[in-house]
Amino acid sequence: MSDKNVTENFITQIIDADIANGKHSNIVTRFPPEPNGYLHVGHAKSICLNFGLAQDYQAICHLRFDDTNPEKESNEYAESIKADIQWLGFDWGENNFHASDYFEQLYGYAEQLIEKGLAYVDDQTPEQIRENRGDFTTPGINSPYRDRSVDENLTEFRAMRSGEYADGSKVLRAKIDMQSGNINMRDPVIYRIKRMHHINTGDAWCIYPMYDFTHCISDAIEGITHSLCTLEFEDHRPLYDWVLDNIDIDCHPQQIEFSRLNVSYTITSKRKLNQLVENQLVDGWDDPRMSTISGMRRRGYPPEAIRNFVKEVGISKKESVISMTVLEDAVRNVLNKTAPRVMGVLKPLKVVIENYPEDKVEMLTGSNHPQDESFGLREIPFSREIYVEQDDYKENANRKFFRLTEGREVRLRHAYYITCREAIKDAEGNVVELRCTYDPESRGGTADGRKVKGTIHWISAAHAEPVEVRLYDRLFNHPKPAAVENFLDSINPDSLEILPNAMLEPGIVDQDKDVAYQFERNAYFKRDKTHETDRPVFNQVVTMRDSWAKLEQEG
RNA sequence: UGGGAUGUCGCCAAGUGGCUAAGGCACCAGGUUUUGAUCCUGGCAUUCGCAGGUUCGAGUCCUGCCAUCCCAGCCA
Repeated sequence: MSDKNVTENFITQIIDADIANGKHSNIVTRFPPEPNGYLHVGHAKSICLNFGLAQDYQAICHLRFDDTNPEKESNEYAESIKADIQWLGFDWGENNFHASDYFEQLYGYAEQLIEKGLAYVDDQTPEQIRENRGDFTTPGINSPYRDRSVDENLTEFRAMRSGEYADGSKVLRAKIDMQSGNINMRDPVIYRIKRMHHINTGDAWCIYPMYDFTHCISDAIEGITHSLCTLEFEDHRPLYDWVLDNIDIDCHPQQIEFSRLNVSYTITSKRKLNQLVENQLVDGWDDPRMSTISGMRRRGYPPEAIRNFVKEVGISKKESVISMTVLEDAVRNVLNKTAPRVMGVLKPLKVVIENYPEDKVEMLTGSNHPQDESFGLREIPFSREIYVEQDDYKENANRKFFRLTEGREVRLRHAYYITCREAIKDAEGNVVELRCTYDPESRGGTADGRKVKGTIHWISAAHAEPVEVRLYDRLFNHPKPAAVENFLDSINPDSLEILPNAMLEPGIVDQDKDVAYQFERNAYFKRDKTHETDRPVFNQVVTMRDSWAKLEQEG
C-alpha cells in the first residue's frame, strides 16, 4: 500500500487537475455530521476520506456540525462524534465549526434572494405544498403565493423571524422551477418556523434554515474547495449550485458524490441501530457487535485497522457491499504485528501429569512474539496440574487430529511433551480430566528428533487467573440485513457467547488496558470497558484464521 | 412514457483507444513453522451488463437495449 491515506481515485484526480490548472492552490475539505446520533463505519469512510485527503495534500479538514434541525440534536451526540474522530486518529485543530455559527449570515442571504425575486414566503399548508409539488411524472403547480412582491416577502419573512407566526404556518421557498424533472428544484423550502431550543443558539431563533440552503453556503463561507458527500445527494447538486450562483458570495465549492460504505452482515441505519439499543438487543451504542465507531473501539479494533480498511476498500460511485472478511483481515493484520502472545484457555479441561512431582513449580521461558524479538520473553509457571482446551482432546481421533487422544503425544507450548494416558469421565460420560505423563527430557518443547505435530496451549492450574471471556459472532445472519423485510428477524441469536470460566496465564489481568493480546491458537482479545481487577472481562476482537475448522467441517 | 446515477473475477477495485486486463479480500494447491496462526510460493477474468458500429487496434469512442440504485420531509 502507498503511504498516502487515500489511494488514487476519481476524486483525487479532480483535485489534482484543479491544482494543476490553478483553480486551487490547495484544498480544504470538511466532515459535516449532524449531531443527532452516533457515528458508524459508514461515517468512518467519510472521515478517513476528508481528513485523509487533507493530510495527503498537507491541507486542512474542518469539522462542521450540520446543526440546522434542533429537533434531533444534542451535545451528547456532538461530544461522542468528536471523541470518535479523535480516536480514529484525526485532528480538526482549530477548525470546529457549526452551521449555526452562520445563522445570521444565512438569514442575510435569504433576504438577498427575496430582494432578487428568487424567494418567497408561502402560506400553504404542508399538505398543500406536497400536493402541488407533483410527482415523478407530473409537474408541480405554482403556489398562489409565488408572486408576492419583494416588499411583502421581506415583511413576511421578517415577521417569521420575529415570531409573529405559528410553527409550520409559513415557509420561505426558493423560486426556481415547479416543472423541473428534478423535484429538488420545484421551489424547495429553505426556511421553516420551529420554536425549539437549539444546542448552540439557544432560543435566539424560531426559524431555521434547511440543509440545502445551509450546506452550500456554509461550505462557501469556510472556503471549502471540494465538498464530498454520498450518492443520494446527487440530485441536490443543482440546488447547491443554484443557491451559490444566486447569492453574492465569491466562493463556489464543488460538490462531489461517492458511494456509501456498506459492510456485509451489518447495519448502518441510525434508526435501526437505535432500535437495537432501544429493544435492548445489544448492550448500548458501544456494544462490541455494533457497527458504530464506539462499538468497534470497545470491541478492540485498532483505529489503524479501520483506516487501512477504508483505504483498501477505495472510493467510487458504485453501490457496493464489502465483505466483512475485508474488515476482519485489516484488524488481524494490525493485531498480528502489535499483539503480545499469551496463553488463555477458554474452556478448561484439567490435566494431571502423573509423573511430575506434586509440589514442584518451575518457570519456563516463552517468547511474547514469535516473529518479533523486541516483544521480549516472559516466565511462565509450570506444575503437575494444568488446564488445556476442551477442544484439544478427542476420543477416537483420527491421524489428522494433532492433539490429545489416548496414546498420542503433543507438545505443550514453551514446555514439555506430554502423552495422554487416560480420560476420566463423570457419570454422564463427559470427560472431566485427563491423566498424562511428560517427558522430562523435552523441557522447552524440544527433544531428540521426535516429530510431534501438535503444539497446544495450557495454564498451570495453581497459577491460572479466572477471567470472563466474551466471544462475538456477526450480529445478523443475513449478508444484507437492511434488505430483509423486518431486519430484526435476521438477528443472529448466537452472536454473543459468554465464557465465565476462562483461565488466563498470570500477570495479564492487570496489564495496560489498551493492549490487545493474542491468546495463542484462539483469537485476539482486549479488556472490556467493564473490566475490573477482581472481575476481569475480555472481549474477543477477532478470531484467527482457522484452516483446521474448515477441515473439520468438511469431515 | 419524469429526473439523476451505476454496471471490469464470488466481494471490492485499478484501467482515461495500443505490450500478456493492476492490487486486496475470498477460494484452491504446495513449502516453512514450538500458534492447524504468521510467513513464503504458485493458481485463480482469451475477457470487461448485452447487441451492433467506428478504428490497423476498444474495457476504454458512438448507437440501441437490459439490469440495479437514488429522488415526490416544513430531515440531513
